[in-house]
Amino acid sequence: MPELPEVETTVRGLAAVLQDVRLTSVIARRADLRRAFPLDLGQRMTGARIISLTRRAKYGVLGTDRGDSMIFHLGMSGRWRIDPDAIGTHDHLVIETEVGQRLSLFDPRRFGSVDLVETGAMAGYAPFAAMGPEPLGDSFTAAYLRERLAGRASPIKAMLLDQRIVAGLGNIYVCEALNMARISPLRAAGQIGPAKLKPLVGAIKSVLTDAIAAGGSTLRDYARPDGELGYFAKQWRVYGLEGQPCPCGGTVMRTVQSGRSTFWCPSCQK
DNA sequence: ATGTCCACCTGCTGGC
DNA sequence: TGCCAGCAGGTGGACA
Repeated sequence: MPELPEVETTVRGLAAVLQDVRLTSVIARRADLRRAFPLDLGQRMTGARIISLTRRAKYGVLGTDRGDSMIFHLGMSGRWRIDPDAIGTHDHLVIETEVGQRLSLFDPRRFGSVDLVETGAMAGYAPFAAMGPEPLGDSFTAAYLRERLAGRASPIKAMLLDQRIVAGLGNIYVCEALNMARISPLRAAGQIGPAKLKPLVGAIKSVLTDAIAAGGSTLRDYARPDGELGYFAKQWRVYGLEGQPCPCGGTVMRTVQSGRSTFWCPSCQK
């Protein structure tokens, strides 16, 4: 899934098809993903015109001319397919537009979600309520991080994955940013000084910006909304590269932290 | 409050 | 060839 850059590129891809376009049919093909689909999703979205497509953290938001917003999350394996050849088992939500295009939310593992909220009440949408700042926003700074991490004993890796601290980072880009900033993922978050936090914030912004520019990293079951595969040769420094050389010349190792793989280089990350 | 673990679900890969 | 354990981008609830 889609971490922030993949959701950003997905939303941009969807905008090319849905901006100012009216939906003629919205059908859920099962009752739920991670959560139940809203019972009135089809009724409220059918006939609506999409007037905005935006992203918050790893969520995509489709605003309609009826004052509703459909908010989707791609979980671990979700993606949108545009004009798929056929609708199959894992196409859980199917949308048809006034210009005759068809989109499907395809998600084999079904960790994704689709919710419907009134656009004016979006700040109260539970997943957004306690969420931290956007990592690419102006309010995400070294000073902010310093304040939020003060006194925290958890490893920096875990803190950066906590969406309440900063919203949108996932396992891949946290590993990449920590390597770029030469910080050990095991370090207690509260013990990292300003001299290290500044490059860390810079590395996070740089890693995300580069990934968005490249169109999102290609993963096994991720594709751009138009279905085109392999459009970006991944250029990871450490993620998934256990035993391979780190850019510093050291060797990348894999460690498990809170049940998830961390890829890092003990030679340069202190 | 903080920190850790686990469940949710399907598909793929590598080792035997 | 076949089976099975292990692993995968996330989130949130249940614990101590």
